[in-house]
Amino acid sequence: MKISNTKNKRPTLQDVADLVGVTKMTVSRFLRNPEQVSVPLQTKIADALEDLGYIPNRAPDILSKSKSHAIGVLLPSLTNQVFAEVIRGIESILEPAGYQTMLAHYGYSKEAEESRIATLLSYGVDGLIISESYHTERVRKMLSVAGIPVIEIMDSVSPPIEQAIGIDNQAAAYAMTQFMIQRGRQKIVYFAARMDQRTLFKIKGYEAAMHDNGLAPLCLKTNSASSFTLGAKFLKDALQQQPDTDGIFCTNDDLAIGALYACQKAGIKVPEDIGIAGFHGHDISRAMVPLLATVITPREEMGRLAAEHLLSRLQGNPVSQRIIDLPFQIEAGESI
Amino acid sequence: MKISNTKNKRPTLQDVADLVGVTKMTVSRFLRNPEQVSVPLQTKIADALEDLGYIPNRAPDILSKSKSHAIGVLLPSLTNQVFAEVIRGIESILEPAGYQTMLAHYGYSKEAEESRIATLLSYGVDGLIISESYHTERVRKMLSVAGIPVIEIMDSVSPPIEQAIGIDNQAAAYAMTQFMIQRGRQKIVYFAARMDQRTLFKIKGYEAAMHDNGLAPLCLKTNSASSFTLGAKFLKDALQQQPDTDGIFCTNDDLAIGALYACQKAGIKVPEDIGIAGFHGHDISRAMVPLLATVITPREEMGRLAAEHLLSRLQGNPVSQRIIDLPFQIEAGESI
DNA sequence: CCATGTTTTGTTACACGTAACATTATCATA
DNA sequence: TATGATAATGTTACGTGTAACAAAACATGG
Repeated sequence: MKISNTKNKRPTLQDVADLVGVTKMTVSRFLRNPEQVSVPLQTKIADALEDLGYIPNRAPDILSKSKSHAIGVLLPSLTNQVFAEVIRGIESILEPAGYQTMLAHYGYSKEAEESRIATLLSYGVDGLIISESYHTERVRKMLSVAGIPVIEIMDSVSPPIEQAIGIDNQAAAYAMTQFMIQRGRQKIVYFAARMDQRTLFKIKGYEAAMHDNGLAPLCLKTNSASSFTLGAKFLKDALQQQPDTDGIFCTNDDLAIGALYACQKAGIKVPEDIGIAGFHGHDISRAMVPLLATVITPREEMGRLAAEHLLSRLQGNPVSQRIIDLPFQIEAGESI
Repeated sequence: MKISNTKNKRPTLQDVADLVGVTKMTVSRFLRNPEQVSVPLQTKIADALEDLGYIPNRAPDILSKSKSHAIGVLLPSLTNQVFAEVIRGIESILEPAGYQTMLAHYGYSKEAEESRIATLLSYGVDGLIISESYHTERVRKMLSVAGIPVIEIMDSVSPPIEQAIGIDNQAAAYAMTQFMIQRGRQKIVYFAARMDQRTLFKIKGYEAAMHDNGLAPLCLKTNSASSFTLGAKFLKDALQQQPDTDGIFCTNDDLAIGALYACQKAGIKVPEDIGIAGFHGHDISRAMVPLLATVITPREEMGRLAAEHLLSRLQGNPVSQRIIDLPFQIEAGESI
């Protein structure tokens, strides 16, 4: 029997056991199922645990059972409101199920994505929820070798590694563009930032709708992050390149709101002079004046579903549906 | 020597070693310092690693060296914009330093905080960044027993467990209230949601400023989360309880913006009829029309500093400064 | 070609909790 | 009281990477 540690390392089961005068196995039993231990020991062990402030250590479990009870969640960004809501959805399911989420983000960089996935796997996550539909060969290999369930979210079109839950961004953008055209808009400009896969899909949908109606698309693009300020800047650019612009469709609400404010400052009336539409339908778009036209996406539900399907897979169930395509909704608001 | 695993478990160092025909120790050496291994083996091992798609496993390290290279970050909420920016600050430092952040949140519940901290510690995090200044006895005990550096953020007033980095919320609220009064506001109402420690400090500051100017404070409170909609609801309540309200100071920008929109809808002119101020100075408050009066807080810097000080502590340096009080800034905007 | 030093590779043990098996204590019943 | 059954506790081994030590392979100089 070892003497209780003198170094001020955090206490182990052995330390607790030494204090009580039993083996660590007995303490371990108490922790998993107190009934398995004699009544007098139960109190003694409970006291010792309390005394020493014992905190369990997951490392041996991860080591021997390859079960960490942690789920890796990898998203392009954490500051984007969209992902914050997805996370909320994920956690609302995982947390009550006793899983810890390990959150990581990669700032839309493919190399960073590789390294983040490697890190998450090195911590032995039991499953992974990742974003985007395009992944490098290396990432695909790592995921296949890891042998854990993987769910891709945000996009419902590209063939998933195993299972995808998302929306059809292209169809959503097509629908909104079509809607604007029906409302009489002709010179609609698309504002795009952060040129990821989803944005490209949206641009495709926008261009298809314009084309189908015999209209000329004009798309302002940048690789930098979207912001209110960027929306304002884009508005200026749009009016310069196409002075008779009568509609603006933005890849997200932030750009749309920024453009809308810029219009207000410039004395351009919305929706009389220019109609503006956003994408996602965040809280603010549902509260502002005028109410923002937007595509409402089920962000929180997407997270919830992803977590639910992941848990189901962890319980041994097979992939029930490779692609889950969630509905979006066109919200007319007052800005169109 | 073991025969390579037939089960499709993820490959271990042993699998790689078997493939090359050396011991795992040699492979381990190659991973840590390739020079330590003979040149012909270097390529062979590299190939084998690539072939098998080897992903390192941190569990043994956590077990034997108690070093996870992971930092726990525990915040009350993830969806709140404030914390998103704090996280960005934290990650901007930790990620390049090779640390993985383990993010958790507790929805402002003290019991949840306890359990999240226990979880984070059970994963062997090397350090902890937590929010709020009040913690249960249990939490304090766990942290002391864990023996890892802990940094508290958001608040710079309460005596920290070890080290705190934040702002003086009470002073900030006092300053903004004083500023509104100087601008001629007399019947200022405070909107408070999510009654956490920081909100209580802000209310104190507001009430002190009102009192020092011989004015009667009126504070609308709720425990639920803040939102634009709540700001609108509070505006209605305020006008009902005090019809001649001429100023509104909100515990955050969301409430303020919600109130501002509600004014616009109700035909109340801002700032002519009512002055409105928020707290934090998020992007949108700096872009909207009218520009929102707000207290600008150094959210991202707070995160950066917390991470930097934590890293310094991990390198063995002592606490340099128990409390780091960051400056805030009164932004007049156009809504006051 | 030997002795010595250096480089390269191998061996052993360890961190901690628990499954699986082994042993001891306790109890009821013949 | 002896016996078998059951309850309570103990022992051993394991998972994976690496530090510490040991051994082997190789190089250098006399």
